[in-house]
Amino acid sequence: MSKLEIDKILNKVRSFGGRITPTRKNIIDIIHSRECLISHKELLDILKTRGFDPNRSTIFRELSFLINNNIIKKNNLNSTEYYEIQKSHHHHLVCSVCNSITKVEMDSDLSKQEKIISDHTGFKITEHSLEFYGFCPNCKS
Amino acid sequence: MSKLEIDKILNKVRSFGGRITPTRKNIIDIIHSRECLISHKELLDILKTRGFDPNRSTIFRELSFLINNNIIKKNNLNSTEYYEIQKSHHHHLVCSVCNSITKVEMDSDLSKQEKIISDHTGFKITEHSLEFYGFCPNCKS
DNA sequence: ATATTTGCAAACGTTTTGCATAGTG
DNA sequence: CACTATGCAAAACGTTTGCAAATAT
Repeated sequence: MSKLEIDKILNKVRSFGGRITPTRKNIIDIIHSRECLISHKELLDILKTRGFDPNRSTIFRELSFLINNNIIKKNNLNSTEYYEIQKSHHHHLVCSVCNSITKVEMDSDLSKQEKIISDHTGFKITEHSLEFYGFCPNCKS
Repeated sequence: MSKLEIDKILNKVRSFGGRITPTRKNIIDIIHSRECLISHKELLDILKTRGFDPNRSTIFRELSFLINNNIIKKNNLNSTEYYEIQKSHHHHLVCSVCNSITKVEMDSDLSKQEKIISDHTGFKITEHSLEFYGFCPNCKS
């Protein structure tokens, strides 16, 4: 089923006139399989373990391409850019010690508070970003 | 009373062995009076209107100094670093059109959900960051 | 065959660093 | 006077760009 999802993404890429190159396929696969935030550096490292060593500019261009076509989105944490597949909305647990990032899917009932804020300020809210910082299980000691 | 708060900050600076220079005093005053996120560029512009034109490295060093001494904190939005006084906890409304940032103080009852997350994942949450994106009153059209 | 993707090298903007000088307490 | 803060220039870093060659459809 994971493969089906990737095929769907690849079709989306084709529909935008994009070609399916080995590098692109692997980048999409890596970000998709992570299902959470991944940095440029981590992405490059994983690509290397798969036998690819694309130029940095290629990766930046690829990430821009995927963002512009709403396949992934960007999120900056601790002054580092991270990327993740645009799929289920979720939030993040960011460890202040080891900087590990894990996703949390909580039944965030922020919509109610978003309505209050909108009514109060006239600001039309379309989305939100919520991160929790602290100590992950490994770093609690 | 605002002046009292600034004096308190200046004393804190002194207690860390810092000297009170005109540039430092003005930077603290500007960030304090904003009470919300300000970027390096905005900070420099305001300093200029006050007759100061410090070197960029001086500003970066000053901001690092204030962060390290827990007087301000850093927050990256839309790939730009912003800084704000460490005082009342609040969240931000970020306009996707004009990039304006305003603060919201909502009675965020996230503590309850933080407890659920902690119990569930073993991650000890110490703080959180919440930003709402959308269209500000001026850009809604 | 045509349009897209890639690598390369150079350019760019932001942030950091070393060092000598100026300023604060 | 002793120590911190500053300006300056250079370096380091992440990201973007132009162009020619390679690749996908």
